[in-house]
Amino acid sequence: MQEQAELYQRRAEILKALAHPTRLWMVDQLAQGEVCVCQFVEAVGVDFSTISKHLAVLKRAGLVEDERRGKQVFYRLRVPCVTGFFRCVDQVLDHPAAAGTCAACTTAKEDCHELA
Amino acid sequence: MQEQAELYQRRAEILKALAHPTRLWMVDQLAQGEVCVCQFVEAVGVDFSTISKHLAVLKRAGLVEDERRGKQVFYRLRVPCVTGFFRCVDQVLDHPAAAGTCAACTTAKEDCHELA
DNA sequence: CCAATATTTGGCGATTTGGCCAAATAACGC
DNA sequence: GCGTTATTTGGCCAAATCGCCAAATATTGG
Repeated sequence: MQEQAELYQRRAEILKALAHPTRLWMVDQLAQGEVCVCQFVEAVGVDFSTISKHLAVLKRAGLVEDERRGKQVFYRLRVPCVTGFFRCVDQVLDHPAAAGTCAACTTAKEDCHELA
Repeated sequence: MQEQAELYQRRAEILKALAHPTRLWMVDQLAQGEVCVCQFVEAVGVDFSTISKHLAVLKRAGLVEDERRGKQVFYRLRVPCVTGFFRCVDQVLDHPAAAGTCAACTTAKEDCHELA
């Protein structure tokens, strides 16, 4: 894993940016088109400075880009595919806790061996 | 957003579980089939107790399930679609920092209005 | 039962995150 | 320039996260 550590580090950085209820909700809103910061502020029950910081996190991760137009700043998604995350995440939520034994698997008799 | 807060909370929980380099790497390994804890331990340069806790996080999020066979415990993905996350995440990484103005957008002249 | 292997759990310090407040910055209209 | 609106930034504190160590638990084989 060591030689790929940086890659997974950067990937994790992106997921970390998404891993917050408010930010996730904002990304969902942005999936339908750009949104002004002030619109977010009105819809969410947190301080506007908090919203701004959340958007900064998304921007820093490369998920969104911003553009100032007049007094307002608009944000939009940089990569549309993030929308697809919801589908899979919800699948995890819906998936029943399937217990059960792997049919093709036998009990290990030897000691642990390395991962390829 | 308030009425959907719980949904986004649970979704974020799942993404948070993925949002760590080591855990992300482990999920990637699990995409190719079940893996024993001891195999992870040998491949990653952290304490085995740390590995165990990372796996517990993934399990708690519903992403993986475990099964003990003899002395060893094997983990496997519960939902295959998480593999698709990598494709999109990497797209975010590769996407150039496209600056530029939204063509169809004009400067706002009114004050901020609410989000639908 | 005892020793060895495999894994989980509890606890501890160090770092990061999240949210609020206050202050700074930006753009606009008068 | 001044006041207003919109947004970002810095500081602060509470809470969560990460990784190590030590100890507990589980399983197997003498």
